[in-house]
This record gives sequence, C-alpha cells and structure tokens, in this order.
Amino acid sequence: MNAEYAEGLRQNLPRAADLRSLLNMGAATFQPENETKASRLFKEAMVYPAILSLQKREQGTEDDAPPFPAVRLMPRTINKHPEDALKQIRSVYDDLRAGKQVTLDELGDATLIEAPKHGDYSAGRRDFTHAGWYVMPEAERQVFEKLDTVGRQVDPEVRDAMTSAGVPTAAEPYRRLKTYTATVSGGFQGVATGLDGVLVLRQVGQSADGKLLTLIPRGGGESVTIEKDALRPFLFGKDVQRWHVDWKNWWVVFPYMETDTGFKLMPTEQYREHKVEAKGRGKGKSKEQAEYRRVFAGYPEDLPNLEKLYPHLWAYLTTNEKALRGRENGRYKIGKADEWRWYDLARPQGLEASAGAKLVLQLLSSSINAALDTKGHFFQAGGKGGGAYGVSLSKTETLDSFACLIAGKASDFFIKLTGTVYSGGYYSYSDAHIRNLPIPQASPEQRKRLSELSKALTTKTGELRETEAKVDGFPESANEERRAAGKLPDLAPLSEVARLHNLAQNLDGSKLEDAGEALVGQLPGQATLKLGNGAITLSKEHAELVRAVLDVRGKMTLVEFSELRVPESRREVQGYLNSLAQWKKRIAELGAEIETLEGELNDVVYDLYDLSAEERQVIEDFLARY
DNA sequence: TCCGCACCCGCTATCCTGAG
DNA sequence: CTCAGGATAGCGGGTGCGGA
Repeated sequence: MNAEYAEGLRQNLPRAADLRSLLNMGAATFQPENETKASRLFKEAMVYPAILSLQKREQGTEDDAPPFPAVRLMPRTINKHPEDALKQIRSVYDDLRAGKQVTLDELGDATLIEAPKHGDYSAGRRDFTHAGWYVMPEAERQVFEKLDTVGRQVDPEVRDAMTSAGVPTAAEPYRRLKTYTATVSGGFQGVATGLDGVLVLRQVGQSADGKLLTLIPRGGGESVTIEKDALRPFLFGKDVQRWHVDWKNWWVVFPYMETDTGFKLMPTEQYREHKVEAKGRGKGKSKEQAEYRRVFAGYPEDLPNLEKLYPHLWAYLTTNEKALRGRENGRYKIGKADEWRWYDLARPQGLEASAGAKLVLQLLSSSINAALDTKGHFFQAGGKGGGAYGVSLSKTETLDSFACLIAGKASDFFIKLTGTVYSGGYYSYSDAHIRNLPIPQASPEQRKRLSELSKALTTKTGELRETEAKVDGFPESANEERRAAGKLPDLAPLSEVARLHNLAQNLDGSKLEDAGEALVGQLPGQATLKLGNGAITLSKEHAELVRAVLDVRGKMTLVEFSELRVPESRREVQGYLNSLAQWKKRIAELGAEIETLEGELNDVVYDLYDLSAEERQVIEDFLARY
C-alpha cells in the first residue's frame, strides 16, 4: 500500500481495526495448465490489487494487536489456478502465525509483520511509514534501511547555500533527489497539448535551407509546412531507452518566445490589446466596477506578433482554430476567459526544464530506462500507458553523475520496493516514485568516474542502436551506405535475380530451409531455398543474402520480399554480406562493452552506499525476480 | 498560476482462432 | 494456406482537481 491518496486510509485503519493479513498481488497473473492465456484475478483492476483482511477493533481494547502475515506476489504469470494459489497462501499464513519457516517459491515472498499499535505506529514503525506499508523479507529490509538512511541525512552544503542565499527553508534539504532538482519536486511532467492530433506532427521533409519543415499532423491529413523555429522535438515514452533517446522525427507546436523570465506565449494581432477581468481584487464587483488587465502587458513593444514571425504556423493554426478552441471542454471558445490563448498548449508545463539539459525517464518500464538529453526534447507524460518524465538539476554539471545514480541497480531496488507495479510487470518511474531516491555523497574522484561512465554508456549505446538499425534495414542500409560513398552498384529487384515459385503471400523466415539436391532446371553455381510449399532459385551468393534478410526480418510479405533491391553482381553481394557480418560483430562487441560499463557503474554506486558483497547480492537477487 | 496525480476513455498492432 | 474478425496488450490522449 503506497499510493499517495491512501495515506489517510493507512493512518486510520490500524486505529479502527486489527490487521489479519495482507496480500500484495502486484501485477501477478494466473495461467493454469489448461488455459491458453494468463488472466488477472480482478480483471478490471489494472493497478494496486491487494487483499487486506481486517477485524474491527472492540472498543476499549488495549494496544495488543498481534503480528500478521503478509505475502508479496511476484509480477509474473503464475502457473496455477488463482484458487490454488490462494489456498497455498492461506496455508502459509497459518504457518507464519505458528512461527514456522515458510517458502512460497515461484509465488513470491512471505513475511510476518509486526502490527502497529493503534494510536501511533511505534510498534510497527519500520513497516508502516508515512510513504507506505512495505512488505519485505528481513534481508531486503536491512539493505533498504541502509539506502534510506542516506536519504534521512541533511546535506550541509545545500543547507549552507540556502541560508546564505536567504532562501526560507520550509523543509530540511535531505539527501534525496528532490533536494537537487531545479523543479519543485523530483521529476517534472512535460507539456500536454490538449489535441495531439493537430499540435504534434511528424516530419517528412524540409526546405533546402532547413528553416521550413514539411510535416504530417498526428491526426492525419495533408502535409503542412511550418517554420522549424516554431517547433520543438517531441518524445513518446517508448522513445526513451536506457542511455539513448530514439527520437522519431516528431515535433510539437511551440508558439513561445524566450525571455529573461522564461518562455512566454507569443501575442497575436487580434488579442495584442486584449484585456481580461483581473482575478482577486475585482472579484464580486459588478461588471462596471471590475478591474481589467492586458494579457500581453509587459511584452516588449517591438516583439512581433505570431502571424508576422511565423506565417506558416499561423496559417496552420487558423485552419484548425475551431478544434483548438474546443479543447478542454471549450475552454478557449470566444467569450471564455482563455479565448485569447486558443493556440497555446493546453498545459504548457515545464517549458524551461524541457528545453534545457536534463535526464529523461520512461515513465512505465520493467527497469529504469533513463537517458541524458541535451537536445531539448519535449515530451508528454500521463496516462496508464506511459510517457516520459524529466529530471532537471540545479547544478547541471552534476547531470552525468546523477544519471548513473538513477540508472544504477540500487535505485531500481529502492523504486521497486516503494513504488507501484502495473500489469505486465511494469513499474512506474514517475515523480512520486523517484523524488525520494537517496542520493549519497560522492568524492570528486567518484563523481568524475560516474561522469565518464555515463558519457561512455551514452556513446556506446548510441552506436549500438545505429548499428542495429543497419542490420534491421539490410539490404537497404547497405545500399544507403554505398550510395553515400558514391559507390552504389547496379541494383535489381529480387524478383529479377531469383526465380520465385509458389511462395505464400506472407513469408515466415524461420521456416526457410535448403533444398539440398539440385532441382530440375537449376544451373551450376545456383542454389534453391525452400520456404513452405514454395521455392526460390538463385545464385549461391544471392541465396546467402536472402537467408540473411529473412533471418533479420523474420516475417515479411511476398511483395516486400520480391521488391527488395539487391546488387546484380555476385561480387557486390559478397561485399554486402561482409558489411552485414561486420555490423553483427560490432553489435556483439558493443553489447559486451556496455555490459562491462554497467557492471562498473553499479559497483561505483554500491560503493557510494557502502554496501557489502552480501548486500549487493540481495539487490541482484531481488531484481532478478521483480 | 503552475505543477503534479490519478483517472477514464479510446485507438491500433498483434495475437489467436476457426472457417473456407 | 489464407483471411476475417474477435480479443487483448500496449500505448497514449485528455482532463478534473488539489496543493504549493
């Protein structure tokens, strides 16, 4: 139980009732032998399923609540009928109450929790915290405590800085992530447009000078032209990978001007002098007495209007004016208070933080996917499917070392113990779950090493993704490479260099086999490949290429397959196959290098928390299961 | 006013199944 | 082997509301 909104429930339940048992089902699903698909116990409940058994407390009962059994299921598919699993859990409850040793094997972990005494949490303080009720075995508890102890310390450096700057300290600067961020909390949400179909677009081309982009709106329709300066690159959650931002040419409309005090909405001719009723002082007065303020007051007089600076964007916006004014239940319709900002993003949040150097995290993921972003990508967050979150630091020079701290296994352990798991074993890496990450003190040497590691991991992962894309795009990627070098050989569609007999409409590469014996009509130096009931006859070199393509792609349609453009010359084909082999070799090398770097990263971070070899093993074992 | 949380709705790619 | 149609998982879109 760790959702923010359940805090009151957690506070009051132990006062009103004795806790009998707690089953944290997490994201476990059930698939008995005779079922073809896994299902959740509560089909409609995507999140937070837990079964809490309580007994109403008699009036006047003393503080003598007994300890109670708690079970934590792994976020996995359990090969049992839910009833059988529950039966097993009930027997484990009995064993725990009887003080026996228990094991749940593939179901998860079981533990006996000391019950809180009602009125205060003195008896169960370890388990019943402000942030949540945490169910964990003793070994994990000790490691967790060690990490959390760091977060309960105050950072004297930050406190001194705050005092000398005269900042009123509402809260002590504990060594937690939120202390070191430039935003109010730990992570920050990105913008919400209110209408992605219009305000988010995919680039399909650009002008010669690169100042105008050709784009297709996310909602579909004809392509449009918009000034590049009036757009910002846009990410979706799945584009944020570990150490890599895989931006897919998406842009978001950005009608803002940068000023000393941050980004401001650009004015338009129509609303430049527009006035709205001032809130606060004028409230409750009659229409005549009400006070008004100019919405674009304080803007420099020589600041051009939006339509003048970005005529292409303006044309696009006015085409969609009706839809844009209708966003958020007509909040921008003429006559409403917000009518003057109908072309604004519905939630222009965190603009400065998004534009600057930051970390981006995939919001919903089975382990931490964090990447450094210095290119000012904007992103969206929210919804159960994911999105991205940003972390912007007060000291941007520490971004590299924070990236390692956040991406390390120690953080994942902390987040998974205190956070929320969704169906499919996806954990939430939203602000609520990362802002309290303990941030240990690091020496300048350690910080330098972490910084080097994050830079190396970013570079290597970038190269890995690039090389993987080449392999996935073979043979077009090889064509592309040779075209760039000015050495493009003569190409022909595969249907011309090979004879295709009786192939199915959809090809399954995994079913490819050698025909073995030469077929009737086959020439010397040729090979025949069998695929289902069909066959492909071609040169031995081209056969190798076909084998490689089908191996990489797995499944493809007959049309795609026969239209693949490949070199006519056998010697060139051999060159293509050599390129592919080199790329694959490089992928293996990079994978190994990244693994080594990740290992070192974890070691440095474990050192910062002063964890012993056994304690590190506890974390590794936990992460292998959860 | 800005920021953050949580919720509910909906689209679509993919899997699965069974008939033709 | 093909293909239509249903089911499901995956992924967002959009927004009410409350606190700082």
